[in-house]
Amino acid sequence: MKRFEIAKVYAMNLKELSEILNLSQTTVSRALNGFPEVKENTRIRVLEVAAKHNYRPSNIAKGLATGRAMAIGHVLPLTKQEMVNPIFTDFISGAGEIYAKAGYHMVLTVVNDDNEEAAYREMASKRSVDGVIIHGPRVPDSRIELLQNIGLPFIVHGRAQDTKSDYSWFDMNNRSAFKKSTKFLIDFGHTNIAFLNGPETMDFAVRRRQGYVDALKEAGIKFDIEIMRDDDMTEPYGYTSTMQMMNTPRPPTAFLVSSIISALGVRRALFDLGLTPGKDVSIVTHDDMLSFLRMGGDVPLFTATQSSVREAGKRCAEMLLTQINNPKLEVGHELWEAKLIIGSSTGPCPKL
Amino acid sequence: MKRFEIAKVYAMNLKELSEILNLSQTTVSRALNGFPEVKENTRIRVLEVAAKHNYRPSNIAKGLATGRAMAIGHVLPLTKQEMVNPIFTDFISGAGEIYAKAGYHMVLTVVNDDNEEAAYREMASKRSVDGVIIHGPRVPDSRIELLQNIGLPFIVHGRAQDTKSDYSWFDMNNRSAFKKSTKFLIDFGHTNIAFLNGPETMDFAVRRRQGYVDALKEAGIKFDIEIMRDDDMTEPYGYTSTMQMMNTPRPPTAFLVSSIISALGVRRALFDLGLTPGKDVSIVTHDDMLSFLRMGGDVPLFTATQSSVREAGKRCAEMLLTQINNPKLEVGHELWEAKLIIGSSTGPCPKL
DNA sequence: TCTAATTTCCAAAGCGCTTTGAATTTTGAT
DNA sequence: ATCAAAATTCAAAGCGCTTTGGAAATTAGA
Repeated sequence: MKRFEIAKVYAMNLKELSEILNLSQTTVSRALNGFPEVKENTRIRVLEVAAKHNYRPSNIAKGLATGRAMAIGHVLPLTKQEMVNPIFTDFISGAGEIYAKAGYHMVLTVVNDDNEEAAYREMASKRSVDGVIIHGPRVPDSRIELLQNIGLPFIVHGRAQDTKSDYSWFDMNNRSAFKKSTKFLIDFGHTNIAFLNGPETMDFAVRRRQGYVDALKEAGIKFDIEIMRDDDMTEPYGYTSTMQMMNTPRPPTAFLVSSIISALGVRRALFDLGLTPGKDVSIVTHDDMLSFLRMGGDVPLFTATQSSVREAGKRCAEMLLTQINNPKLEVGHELWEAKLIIGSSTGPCPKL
Repeated sequence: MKRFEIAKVYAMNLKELSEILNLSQTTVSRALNGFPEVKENTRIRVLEVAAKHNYRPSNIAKGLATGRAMAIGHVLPLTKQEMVNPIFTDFISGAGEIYAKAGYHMVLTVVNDDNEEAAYREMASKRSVDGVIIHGPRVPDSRIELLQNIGLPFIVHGRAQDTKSDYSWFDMNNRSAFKKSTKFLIDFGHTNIAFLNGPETMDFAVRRRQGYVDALKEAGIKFDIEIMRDDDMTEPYGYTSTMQMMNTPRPPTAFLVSSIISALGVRRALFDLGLTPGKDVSIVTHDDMLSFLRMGGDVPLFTATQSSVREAGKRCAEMLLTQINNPKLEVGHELWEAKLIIGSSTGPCPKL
């Protein structure tokens, strides 16, 4: 009973190849996979003929036989506005490089919040990936426990506070970065520092806020809810927030911003108000060093804490792969510090 | 001879499930897949027990048995600067939605130019995907012929001129969009219109240039190489190009820009020069409606030709899937027109 | 009540690989 | 030349599913 009829891509299989070679499938398979128990002559012959016929083993069959999918899953949650965080392109370009070298695929699932857990369950129970990378951890994040229960190897890009057990993660030190930035502004005499954070449902945003608050506290400045926001880090978010805050009796003299994209919005608003960043108002941002936004110049446009998300992608991929290939290994943790780079967007607080 | 020892994720399989149910694998499989030749009672029972044990068929085994990978491949070329085009996030968020509904995966391979062909060959010969989407076609693009030879279904997001045979594509009408924009500027009295194009190795950029040139020709304006650039569409590209061009004896009075990201750079440069966009200098850009850059406001920031790349992703995915499921179908073509939206970045050419 | 037509179910083959356990060939030392 | 050890090769089982070709059970028709 034939249900569908699909066009088949012709591709030689092992059996055919071994018939041509007049060898058993076993030997051919071993020759191809570099096992020692095959004579050097035959290996060469096999390799040649395989290349000549452009033979490549079916991934799927291989996966079934070995129990390894040779693929890593990424689940991409959409934000409320159906937005994918733009850092994602750079992250996967980094991770993808590592995967390619190791012979792994990357499989992507885009989900919106309500069915994210299902996506992980599916990846695991369908056995289509050997491990996953968790993006954008929240506080707390149920995905971690879920994957631990399922037993699927994973690494978190970021961390999730309030998680009971230990797990592998790679993170940038958000707290110290934002403390550093805030302190930098305070040292310049700013006391009225606006904070445009990312969505505080996200772990990274919570930590950034902690860093901000830490620095204020240490300087004896009490924080002001009125000049703190959190939302998806879009350009318009930076623009409108700035417009609103600047239009108050006591406007901030500095902005601490969670993303360079929003910082561009802040900058735009300041210009529209006739103000010069770095002179009238200071901006410090976090910079993920996105490839399409790398702000050049002798002096960078923004004073910023820098941390390459592309490198993060590479490192996460590496850590996950070693974990998969050495299951008895302990979980791994890695925390990178961001560098504070001084640009032209900051200056001393103007005297009132 | 055991070569590796990997932690296995426990997951129930068909055999176990059918033993629990006291039915044959055949029947269980059929019940699960909605085939008619199984009694309604038993189907319900199977479904219940399967759900209770959280059974889900192994994708890999299924793939091997059916010959379908239930996955679509995307090959992501990196640009020279190791940059991934940021429109990609929005594109896949659209495509991913369609795939998810149809039960497909998305598998991604990131490559740099030199080994891109190999990536396709591999996808095809390893049979890990049922079709692919070609991103960023060039002129001409060897990938098309390659995939035709291989026999792997594909659709091109964009088009490739000078390709001999017919193939499926989905494209935005770049030529007409940029002609429209240019004409719009000309109607405002601009004759000295700078053009910041994307890399002209890319098909879309060639078409955009054609549109630009078309409009100039029709208006009897001869084009000036000095104010035409093409490069990766980053923010700094917009900035530095503008700075250079404005610093000439006869600076342009308008800028036609290929991407809103670069347009932000143009805008920044104009501000740094003390010029107001829409008054002193006009800007028209193409807007892919990226989610993180959606420029709101009553009057949009930029006058722009708009075309949602997220919708493009959806449509491409749909077209490819129908093609895969109806192999005898003709190739499909779809060309969308971009809408010109008037924003605040354009105005009449100032009198000299 | 008995046979024919339908439904419902099943055993077994097969998808393209890897891997086990064994057979065969070659080598090296007597 | 002879035989054990080492080096090669092979046949067959198995990975978890789908699907074919039949068999068994149920229902319908007379």
